[in-house]
Amino acid sequence: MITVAITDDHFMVVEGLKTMLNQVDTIKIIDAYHTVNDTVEGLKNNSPDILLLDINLPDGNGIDLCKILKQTYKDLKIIALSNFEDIAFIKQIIKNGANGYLLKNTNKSELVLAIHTVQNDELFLPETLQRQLLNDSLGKPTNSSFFVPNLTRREKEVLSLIVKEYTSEDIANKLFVTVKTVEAHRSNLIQKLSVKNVAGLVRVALEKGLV
Amino acid sequence: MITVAITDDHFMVVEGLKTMLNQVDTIKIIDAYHTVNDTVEGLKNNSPDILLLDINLPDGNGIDLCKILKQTYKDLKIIALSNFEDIAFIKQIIKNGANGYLLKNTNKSELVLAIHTVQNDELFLPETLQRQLLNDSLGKPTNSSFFVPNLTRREKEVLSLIVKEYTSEDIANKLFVTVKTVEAHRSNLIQKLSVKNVAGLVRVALEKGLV
DNA sequence: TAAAACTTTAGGGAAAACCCTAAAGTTTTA
DNA sequence: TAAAACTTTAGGGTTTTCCCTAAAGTTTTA
Repeated sequence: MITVAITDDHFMVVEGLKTMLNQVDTIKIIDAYHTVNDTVEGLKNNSPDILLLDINLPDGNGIDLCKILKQTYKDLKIIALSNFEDIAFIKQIIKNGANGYLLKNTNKSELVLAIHTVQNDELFLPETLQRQLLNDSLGKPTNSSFFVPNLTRREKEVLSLIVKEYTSEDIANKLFVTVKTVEAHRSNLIQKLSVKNVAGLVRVALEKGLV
Repeated sequence: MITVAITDDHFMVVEGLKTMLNQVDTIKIIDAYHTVNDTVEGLKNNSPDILLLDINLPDGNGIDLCKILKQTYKDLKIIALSNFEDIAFIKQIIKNGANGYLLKNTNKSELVLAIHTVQNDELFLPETLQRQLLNDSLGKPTNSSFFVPNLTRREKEVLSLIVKEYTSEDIANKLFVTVKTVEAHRSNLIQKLSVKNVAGLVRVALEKGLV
């Protein structure tokens, strides 16, 4: 019997997961959490084999949480849940210790397969993503962006302010640095995220849940 | 017995809804669709009493679909499903004929209540949104934006290109108009959406699913 | 500890965005 | 059909973004 916990802020997604997994004899859902905090607290009392972890949470992001949880619970298997099909994004979360990655429009059989796979200490990725990762490692262009969310603390800070419609001057005042510094961060962000302008920065930031 | 169909591109959400509703004797789910097209085709063969309609669909948006469906199926009750708690957004979809509006993090009892309410030809809105609408009509500021998605066809077109990182010049070339025209649309968009710059435009466009 | 990555600053210039007022023709709606 | 809303264009100006090169100090990582 594999025990599973879920972290997702959407009631319906949790229900959907519960339904699919309750039909499987070998899997038992022992808890569900809705926030980063919930999860951290909940895991102090429960020890699921596997955690299905949503990336976008109201009080933080699953990527960082994944890293933290893995430090505390070495044996816990984590399967990331997300809407986004981005190879570099996946690389990041795998690097942070995740044992698998599932798109939210997955179906029951894939979900069950993913759980059994990671339980066997193997990495699980959906077919489409495997192909994309393969293409990527072969240097072939993929339909997903080349975005690597390796943003520095400061860059994330600036990005989140850009999304909030702050101008470079506003940001400079807020962070007590010069406008030139902010512009440097802006340029670096544009480079790193492979976009052309502020519109791209905002779009990517929101799409990838970086802010 | 109330018959219900669901339109949502996320498998899990559909599963979650099915689970919750299957536990209710008076409600029967007769079909589920994943796209605008699916829904239009599916409704030719099925006549549910109620359609639970996601706003953000891969091949279009539920707001326009709602209007179209209501023209063809006068008696069909539509409950909009969305993640966004925006009063003006809700006004728009109600104006387009929706009989109710549910946030995706709803629970079973509210979901069932919503279905029974609209079946009785009454409008259903969650408590929190009712309060916001009341405040709004009293002229009080609410925590949601004042955004009214009354964008013209052309403005939507321009906005979607802005989100795609097109500059005003790019857009002008694409639409065969002058840069000045595009800038006029830009200014109007900034006014209408109550934002300060392109970052705000992109953020709002993505948050409200306008593009 | 040494290398690598990050943060900060700068000058100068080109491009783009933004704001204002104004107006005429087109389409939609009441 | 008349009013309202939409689309188009313009001049002229300010602000902001974006790009380039360059460098020094700080922090993190191997």
